[in-house]
Amino acid sequence: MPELPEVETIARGLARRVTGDVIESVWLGKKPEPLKSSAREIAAAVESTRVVSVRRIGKHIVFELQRHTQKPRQAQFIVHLGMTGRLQVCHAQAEISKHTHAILKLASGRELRFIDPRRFGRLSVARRGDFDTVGIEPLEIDVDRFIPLFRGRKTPIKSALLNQKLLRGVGNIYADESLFRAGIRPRRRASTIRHDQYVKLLAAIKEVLKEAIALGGSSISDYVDDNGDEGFFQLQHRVYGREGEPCLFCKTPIRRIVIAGRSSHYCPTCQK
DNA sequence: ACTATTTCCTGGATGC
DNA sequence: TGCATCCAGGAAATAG
Repeated sequence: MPELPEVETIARGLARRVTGDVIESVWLGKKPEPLKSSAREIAAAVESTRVVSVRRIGKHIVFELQRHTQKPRQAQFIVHLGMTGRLQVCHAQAEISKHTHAILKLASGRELRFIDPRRFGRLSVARRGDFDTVGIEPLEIDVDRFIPLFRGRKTPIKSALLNQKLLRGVGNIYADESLFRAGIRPRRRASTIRHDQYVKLLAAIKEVLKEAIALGGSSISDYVDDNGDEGFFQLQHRVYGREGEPCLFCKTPIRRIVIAGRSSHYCPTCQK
């Protein structure tokens, strides 16, 4: 399930492989779900453009495109991988795998393909290159802006961390891992968390995200990067997916509860 | 203005 | 072996 570190890893890999290439044409599947913009709009925005760069914004992968007409025109192709989405760069002759919803033909003879069995992923374009999303990048925020995002909320801190309108990019795994490192239970109401605990929490979030990026993300179920390589951060998980296993610090069995329909893992001894 | 719950979607795991 | 059921979860939609 791609969260910030996985999306960052994928975006970097894609940048390395497709920057400078030209998108000649687009094929879009019949299933409409993965298209946030209309098929016509997507085709019009991306066909005959050069990929200038690829970057991550929250959990989105953003392709910066430039059209070379008399006047250079900016546009963006935006991909959200959802749960099971993948972007594959391969030769045009490579077999088309099941659940392929979009194919971008590149001038280099390769193709950029979007594959997503569960169809939770989304494709869209910003024709003026002005894609933006609410929420602040967790790796860029400072503590003075971080705390007011959460302080006034009665919702469990875990739910608040998953709210992309506040911080963008943190998902279920990294929320659990950050809360464990900060010693805060996922059900704690955001409004009851002390200032010093928020300082710890922000430090934990940044630490976890940076470590995960360095290891290429976490491979759970079917996550692989654009090269088909798995990440290694799952080996560093201290609570996520460890229900019943002993806490690495105090040996108390890790507990799993459901918050807002999401499984949440924590140590009942180390987290208050 | 918030918060909580439901919905979408399929493959893999589990149970009988 | 086969069939039904459950579960994973990001984000939008809906309800309160």
